[in-house]
Amino acid sequence: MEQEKNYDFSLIEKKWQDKWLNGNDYYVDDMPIDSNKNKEKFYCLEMFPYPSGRIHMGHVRNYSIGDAIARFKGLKGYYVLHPIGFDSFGLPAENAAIKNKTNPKEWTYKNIETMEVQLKKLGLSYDWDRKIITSDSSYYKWEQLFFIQMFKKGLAYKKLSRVNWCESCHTTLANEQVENGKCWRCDNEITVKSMDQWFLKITDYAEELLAELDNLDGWPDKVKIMQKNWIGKSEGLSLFFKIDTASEKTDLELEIFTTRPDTIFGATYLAISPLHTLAKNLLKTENAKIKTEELIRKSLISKEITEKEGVFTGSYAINPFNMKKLPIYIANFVLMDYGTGAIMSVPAHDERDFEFAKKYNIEIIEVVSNQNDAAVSSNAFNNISGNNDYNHNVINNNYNNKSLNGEGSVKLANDSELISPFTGEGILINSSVFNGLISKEAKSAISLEAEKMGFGKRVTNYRLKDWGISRQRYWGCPIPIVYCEKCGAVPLNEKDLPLELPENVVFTGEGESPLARLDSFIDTCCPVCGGKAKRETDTMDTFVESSWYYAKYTSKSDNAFTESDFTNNSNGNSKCNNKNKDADKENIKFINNNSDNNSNINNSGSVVYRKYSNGCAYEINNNINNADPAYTIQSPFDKKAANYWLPVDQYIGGVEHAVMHLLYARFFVKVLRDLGYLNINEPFKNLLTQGMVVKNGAKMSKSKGNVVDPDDLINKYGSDTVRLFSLFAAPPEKDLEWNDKGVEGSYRFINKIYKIVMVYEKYLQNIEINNLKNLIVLNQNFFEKTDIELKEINNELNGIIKKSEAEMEERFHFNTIISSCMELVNKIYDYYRKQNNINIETIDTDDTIKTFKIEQTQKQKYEYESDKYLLKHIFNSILIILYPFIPHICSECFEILGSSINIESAGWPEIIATGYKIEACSIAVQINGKLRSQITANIDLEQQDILNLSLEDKKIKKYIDNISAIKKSIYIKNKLINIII
RNA sequence: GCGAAAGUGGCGGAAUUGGUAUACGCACUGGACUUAGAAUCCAGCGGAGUAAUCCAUGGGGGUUCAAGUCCCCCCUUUCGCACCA
Repeated sequence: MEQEKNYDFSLIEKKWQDKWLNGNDYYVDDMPIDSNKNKEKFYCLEMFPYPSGRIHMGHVRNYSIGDAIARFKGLKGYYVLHPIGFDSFGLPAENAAIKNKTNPKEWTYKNIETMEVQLKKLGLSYDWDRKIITSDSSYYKWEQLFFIQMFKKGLAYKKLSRVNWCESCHTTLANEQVENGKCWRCDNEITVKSMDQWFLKITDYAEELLAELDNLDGWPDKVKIMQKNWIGKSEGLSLFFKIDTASEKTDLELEIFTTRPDTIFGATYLAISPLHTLAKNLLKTENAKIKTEELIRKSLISKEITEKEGVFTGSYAINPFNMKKLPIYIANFVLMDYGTGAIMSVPAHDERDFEFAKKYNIEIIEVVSNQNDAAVSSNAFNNISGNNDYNHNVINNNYNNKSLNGEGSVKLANDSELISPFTGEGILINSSVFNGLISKEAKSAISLEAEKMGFGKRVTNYRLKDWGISRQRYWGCPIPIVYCEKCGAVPLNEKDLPLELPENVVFTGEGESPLARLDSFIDTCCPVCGGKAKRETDTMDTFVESSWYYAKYTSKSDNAFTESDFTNNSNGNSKCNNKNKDADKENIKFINNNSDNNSNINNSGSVVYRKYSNGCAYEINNNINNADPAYTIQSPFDKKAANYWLPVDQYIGGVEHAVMHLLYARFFVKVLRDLGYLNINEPFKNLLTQGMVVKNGAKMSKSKGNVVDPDDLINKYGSDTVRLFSLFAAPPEKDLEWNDKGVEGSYRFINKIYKIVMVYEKYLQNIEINNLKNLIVLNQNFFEKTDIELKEINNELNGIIKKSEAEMEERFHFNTIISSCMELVNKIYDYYRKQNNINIETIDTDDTIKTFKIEQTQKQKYEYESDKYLLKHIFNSILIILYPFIPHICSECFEILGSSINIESAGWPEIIATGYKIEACSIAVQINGKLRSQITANIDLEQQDILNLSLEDKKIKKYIDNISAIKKSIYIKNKLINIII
C-alpha cells in the first residue's frame, strides 16, 4: 500500500523499455547512413558477461557505468555503438553438466535467456541485433580460422612443456591464470605437469606490447604498470662459460644470463636449475646425484620454494674474463623457464646469491663499491674513465696482460665484514682494467668485450611466456588440428570450418574430457593425404573468444560467408576421402626434413618449416590471400565497418582482467592486423577499471552469505534506483560498499524528482522551449523581469551543466554529478515552498500517480511568462543530465512536462544566460591564516574595501584594536581575505 | 622483499588549479502528521566546552600569508608481482 504514494516504476520502466526495444532505438548500422554520416562515431563497450545463471551486482555496476557513458555520448550527438553478448564457453557449464547430467549447452543457453531478460529489465541501451554468443559455431568458426592462420605463420605451435595443472578443474592453465600458486577460478593449489600443449606466440609481440603501453594515454597507470611488469623486459648479457670437469677438459659450454655484467669479476660460483638439461651431465659424486634427484622431484611438483637448497656438482666452469675456476652448483632457486636456466652468482652484490653463498660457505668478492664511499674510488675513476669512450684496444691489451692473475689485488669480503650484499650500482673495484668505471659504463664495456672476444652476446629477456591455450575440457572451441600418421599435425581446410563441438557426449566427471573418449569425433581423415588421422581433443582457452569479440560486434553479419560454402562438414563421420587436391589449393607442400631443429620458427621470411616428432615436416606458404581462387578470403567482419568502429573508444570492466584478458586482446589485435583483417594497433583507446561491489567489507559471495540479488531490488525499487545507487555510492574505480538503506535514499531522490515534476506538470506542459536560444536572441530582454530566485537557480544549473560535461568525458565521477543534481532539486523544492508557502504533500487516495496537490496561494505567482520558460529549461536540463543514469524516469518526466521531441534527441543542455549577476558574496576573513569571521560584501570589490569592511566586523574588532598593527593582507577576490598582524 | 594506490565525521564519500574542510547521501536525535506504525515533511548532527574558545583530514617535521592538497621521514590498509638473475 505504501508504494502507492510513490511513483509506479514498474509501469514507467516497462513503458520505456518497450519503446526502446520495439522501436529499435539503439540500432546502429555497420556504416552510418543518411544524417548519421555527419556524426562522429563512439564505440562504448563493457566486458561481456559469462552466463553463469543470473546477473549480479558487479554486472549491474559495470553496465550502469557503460550505459551512462553511451547515453551521454548519444546526447552529445555521437553515433554510438553499444553492443552486448555472452562469453559462453567455460568450465562452470561443464561442472553444472556433470552435476545435473545434462549437456553444458543446455545449461548455458538457458542462462543466457534468463540474463538477457534481466539485462533488458535494466533498460540498457544495447543494440541487441549485434548479440554474440561465443559458443555458437557461427562465432567460433572464425576463431578456428584464425588459429589455422596463426598455425601457418608459426604463431600457434605445439610443444611438450611443463605447464600449470589444476587438479580440481582437471585442466592446464596459462601463467596469467595462476594467482599466488592457485587456480584463478577455483583457488585450488596448482601443480606442475609435463604435457604436449598448444601455445600462441605472444612473445613475438612482447616488445610491441610493451612499447605501445606508452601510447595508451586513456588507460589507468595501474593497469599499464601491471602489464609492464608482467612482460618483464630485461636487458643483459648472455655469457658462455667453458666447463672444466674434475677429470677431463671438455668442449661443453654453459650459457648464463645476467643483467649485471659489471659484477663479472665478483662471480664465485655458477648455479643452474635442477631441470637444466646439463644438470645430470655435470654430476660427479653419488651424493650429488641423489641430492639432485630430490631437487628435481621437488621442482617438478611445485614452483614454490621455502628455502634455498643446492648441491655442488663436482664440476667447474672457467670465468672467461679472468680464467678463474668457479664451482657449479645445482640450485633450487634458479628458474628453468627464465633466461637460460643458469646464472653466474655474485654473492657480494645479489641477495639470493649472498644467502646461498653464506649457507654453503662460498667465497664472497666485492667488486662494486658504493659511490658514497668516494675516498676509495674517485682516484681510480679519474684515472681510467676520463672519457666515456671505451677504448677497445687499450683496455683489451691491458686486460690480456693482467687478467690471468688479477687476484693479487682482490679484496675478499669475509663474514665479519659483509652482513648484507650491496645490490646498487657503484664504482668497480677488484675488476682488473675495469676498475674505476661506474656500473653503467662497466656494463657496456664488459658486454662489448665479451662480444668482441666471442664468449658472450647482449640479449633481451622477457618474463612473458607464450600463451598456453590447450584445455583438457569439453566445453570450449575445438582446436582445428588433426594428427595424421604420415603428415603429423595438420590443420583442417579453412572451408571445412566450423569444426563443431559434438553434442552426443557423456559426462562422468571423471578423468579426461569426454571429447577424448568420443571415437566418432576423434577418428577422421587427413585433410592433406586423405589417410587415417585423429583429431586434437583439447579445446581452446576461453580467453581466446574474448580476445576478439569486440571486433566481431562491428559487423552484424559475417562477410560473404554462407552455409553453402561449407563442404563436408566433417563433424563426426569419418569416411576418408581423397582430399589431396584441397591440400594443393591451400599451398601446403610437404617435404622431408630430418633436421633436429624442431622448435625454431623463422619469422622473417615467408616460408616456415616445422617438423614433428614423426619426422614429417611441411612447408607453408604464408600468403593467406593466395588460397583457392573460388574461395575468397573470409572474414567475420566487414573490414570497412571494423576499421570505422575500432578501436573501442571506451572500454569498461573489472581490474581483475588487467593482465589476462586485456593483454590477450591487445595481442590478438596485433595478430589480426598482421593477418590483414584489421588496421589498428590497439583494441581499447580508453579503459575504465571499475572496483568490486562489496558488502560488509567483503566481496559478495555465496559462501559469505552477503550476496544481494539485483532482481530483488529491481522488483522492489525499479532499475533506475538500482542503477542510481550503484553510480552514486562511490566513484567507479573504487570498491563500492553495498548499503540497503542507501538504496532507499536513491529511491527517495527519484520520487522527489517525480513529485516536483507532477506539481509543475500543468503549469509547464504547454511551454515549448526547444528554441529558447532563439527567443533570447530575438529579445535581449527576455528574462529581464524573470523571478530573481529562478535566475539564481539557473545560475547554479549552469555550473552543473559545465561540471557534469567535464566529468562525463574524463573522470567519470558520476557521484559528484548526482550530488549536485540533488542539491539543485532541493533548491527547486525550497523555491516551491517559498512561492507557495506550503510543502509538497500527498493526498491519501487509491489513485496511484497523479495525486500530488498543487496549491496556489495568496499571491499570484509567476507573473511573467518568462518564469515558465526558465523553470522549464531548468527542469529539462536536470532531467537530461540525469538521463544517462536513470533513463526511464527522466524520459517519463520529460514527456510529462511536454515537448515536441523526446529526451534522447534533446541534446546536452545549453547554458542560458539570463543577465543574472551575483550582487553580493560571502567573504571569509582570516587573521594570521585562521578563520575568524565571515562578511557579506558586494561583488568585485577591491582589497582595500574588503579590508575596511572586515575591520568593521564585530568579531574582527576583537582581534584588531589598532589598524597600525596590520602588517599586510592577502585578498583572494570574492572569496577570502587574510589579515596578518 | 619489489611495485602501485589509498588513509577525511558513526558510515559511503565531497573539496579537479594550495584559498571558508566535512558538499551530497546514509545512519542517528528531536518535532509535525497519525489511534498507532510506515511513509512523508521540518529542524539538528565532527570532537571537547555553560560560553568565550580550543582541537580535528593516519603520525611527525618542513615550505607558505594560507596545506586534506606541495616536500621529507614514519605508520597502517588494500591491490599486483614475488627468488625473473
